[in-house]
Amino acid sequence: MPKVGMPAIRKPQLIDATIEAINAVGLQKASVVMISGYAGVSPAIINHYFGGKDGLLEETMRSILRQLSQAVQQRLNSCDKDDVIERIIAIVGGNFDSQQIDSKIVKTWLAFWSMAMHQPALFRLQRVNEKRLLSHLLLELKRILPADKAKFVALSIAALIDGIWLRGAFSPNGIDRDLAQRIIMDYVEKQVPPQTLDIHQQRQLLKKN
Amino acid sequence: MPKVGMPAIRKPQLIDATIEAINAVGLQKASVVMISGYAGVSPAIINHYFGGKDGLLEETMRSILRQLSQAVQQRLNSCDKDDVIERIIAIVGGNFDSQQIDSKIVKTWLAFWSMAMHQPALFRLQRVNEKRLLSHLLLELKRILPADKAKFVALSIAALIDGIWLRGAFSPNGIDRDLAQRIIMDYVEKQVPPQTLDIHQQRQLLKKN
Amino acid sequence: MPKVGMPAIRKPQLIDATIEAINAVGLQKASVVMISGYAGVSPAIINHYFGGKDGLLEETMRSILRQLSQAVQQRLNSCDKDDVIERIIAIVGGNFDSQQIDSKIVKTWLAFWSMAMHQPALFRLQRVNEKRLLSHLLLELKRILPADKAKFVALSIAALIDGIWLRGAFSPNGIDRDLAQRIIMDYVEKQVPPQTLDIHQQRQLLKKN
Amino acid sequence: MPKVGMPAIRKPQLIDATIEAINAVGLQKASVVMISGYAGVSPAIINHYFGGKDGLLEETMRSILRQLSQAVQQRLNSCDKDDVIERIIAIVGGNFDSQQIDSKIVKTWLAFWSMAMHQPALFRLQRVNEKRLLSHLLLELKRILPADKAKFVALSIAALIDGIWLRGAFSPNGIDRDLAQRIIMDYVEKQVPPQTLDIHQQRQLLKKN
DNA sequence: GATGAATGAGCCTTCATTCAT
DNA sequence: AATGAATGAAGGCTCATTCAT
Repeated sequence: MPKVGMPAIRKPQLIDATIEAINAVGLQKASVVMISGYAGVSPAIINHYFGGKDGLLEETMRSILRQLSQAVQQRLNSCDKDDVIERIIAIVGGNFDSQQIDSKIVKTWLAFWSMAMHQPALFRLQRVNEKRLLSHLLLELKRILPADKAKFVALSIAALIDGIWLRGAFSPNGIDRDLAQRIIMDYVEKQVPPQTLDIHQQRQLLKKN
Repeated sequence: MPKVGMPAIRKPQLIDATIEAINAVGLQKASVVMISGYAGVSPAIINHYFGGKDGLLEETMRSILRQLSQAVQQRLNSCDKDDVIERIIAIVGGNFDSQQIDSKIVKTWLAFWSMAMHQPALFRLQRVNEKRLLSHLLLELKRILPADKAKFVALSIAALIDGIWLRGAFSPNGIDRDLAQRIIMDYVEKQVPPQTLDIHQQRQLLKKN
Repeated sequence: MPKVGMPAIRKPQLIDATIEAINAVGLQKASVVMISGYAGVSPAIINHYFGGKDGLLEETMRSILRQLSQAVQQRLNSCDKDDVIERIIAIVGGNFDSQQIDSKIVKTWLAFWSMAMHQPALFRLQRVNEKRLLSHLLLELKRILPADKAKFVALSIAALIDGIWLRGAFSPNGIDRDLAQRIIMDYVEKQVPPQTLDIHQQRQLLKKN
Repeated sequence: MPKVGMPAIRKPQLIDATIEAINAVGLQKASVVMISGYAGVSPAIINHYFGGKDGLLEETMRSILRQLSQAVQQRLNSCDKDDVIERIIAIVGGNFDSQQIDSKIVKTWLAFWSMAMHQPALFRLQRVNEKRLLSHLLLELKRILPADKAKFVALSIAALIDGIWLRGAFSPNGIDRDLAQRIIMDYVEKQVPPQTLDIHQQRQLLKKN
């Protein structure tokens, strides 16, 4: 089986296996033997490609963060550059992307938050992630609100996103994306001056409530 | 010389030591040797009193949940039974009680969330906790809002509480209780009919913005 | 089996087992499982008492060095304080003590020399050991020879001791203590002024040749 | 394109890399990956050329022994066939050849002694080496001393060579070739009948003391 | 001839737990 | 009630070696 370009195949394969293992038994019990078992390869290969278990976990978190970032970016790219409300919806939607609210990923997130509290490398990743969400929101809100108010609203929306996400993690039905959008849009509607919303959006928002 | 009431001494002592250990190195590395070291006793005693490490961890979570519940209940008890807004402030305040936003407890919470995903006993505890917050809020909101709207707002407030709490966990400055109250009260103000607020509260809310 | 004072029993027991294992298969293949097997205990106990394999190896070397030092000291203690020749014989004798020329110890010495080249802690032990031999010899020789000559002779005797010891390590018959004494005493005789030797010693030395 | 004479290139290259690795981290930690890294080739090639790590180590020892033998032989070849003292100086000189007292080679020697105790193939090499030194010395000494005395002196000189060499290995200043020659020549001078030495040599020996 | 890829055996170490005292 | 002592199972990791290319 020795072929070139194996790293490009093995790395995602092992990251998927890591998420699978965390999903199955939790981070504490996700041993390298189990992870490599899910990937159908030898445990030694984890060291070969990631320098150890820690490296694999960090790469796994990076991978999830990358996907989150892409989910947001893709939605933003297909938005009107000047439609603030549409763009906020896009940001929220990206954070509740199908992949991100999948039970496997949710469990992995929680595991990483726990680890991040004690591993500077992971903590930094988490911080960057938080700041990115905030700056995305702020960028839009500043166009329709004064600076301090924009910051206040951005913080609130970010909190709503994380809070709904977190509570959904412990709900038997999982995370409810539509409810999330309704709650957040309702909040936005009440914070922005009415004229900001065009007729179409006003109707949409009314419908959601 | 068998001492009476030893359990009442040892149990809190070991629970504190557990939180201390999780604070210091994280749940993954908090071994029973380390925990018993913090408590200044022998590791064997953990089995004696809690039947094993899992038992200790569950009791530790129970202890934190109990304190959270008490923090809310105490504030509610010193409120006017009919002042809905004051009572919501009390509920929010309890969730941001000094103890609960202490870094040690925050780390422990995150650790438990991670574990709860894979341990039914802990998962149940977490569910009960979530439902209690929601029912506390709902109980009040139903008195000033129609049922479905009350539920919607209760969910939102709960999400804001958890979201602000969670984001604060990763902030270098820790969790900001005042900001939390401001954000949530601003939200409440915009959701409830104006006449619900008495003159005093209206002034307070205006000040906060 | 839990009794107090176990460390005093376990430590020598494990050190003996280490020497036994090195004797049997060499340092490279002397795993903690094998060593603990020789001692009839669990591998985990090595960490418990020595903090790891390295700690055990260092303690083992210390133990052998201590025994060498004692072998020399005991012989010196039963010597006339002023009989230089007798005291040199004692020093040489201690270095060729039955225990030190035992095949097991010889193999362990060689293993340690090899390790000492790359482990500062062991290197230091070896240095101290070398210097002690030299200073023992020097102390005596200075009483019958000028300082620079004394140093020259001390170095030579030390080299003869080590050289004979080393070559004996690779001899099928092992190390020959008597030959060592004969070679070294012959050397001493030719380096010290005749009048230093009393009649008795002169006869002895003649006999040896 | 099969290249001819590759073995002749690769083998010394890998042997040098082995010595380099032993010098850097010691035999225990000198893995085939590290060795092949020093040589700038793939680890698999070690198996190709030496049949495994053991084969490489044995060849490395053989190489060092060969160089030692050559260092002695070259010096002997440029000696007067009948000048016993000069030839002994040559033998000693060869054993303290620049290459042999280089730190890298010294570490490798010690590593091999340790291994030789448990690997018959290496033990045999070491024995041959010892015997060769002894027979070289004996061959010369028999021409000026009676057989038993010659053997006695040969053993002593061999011991001095090895002893000085060994002690130098642990000295921060390394092995002192001149001191070695002085000590050994002083010894020889006192063991051989005065008339053996010609005027020139007598002067040299006097100077050395 | 040479290599990138992969492996399985084995190593050191950690740890929750048990047990006699 | 409490502990010092000990353990077995498991964990992460290293490494010499193999193999298809």
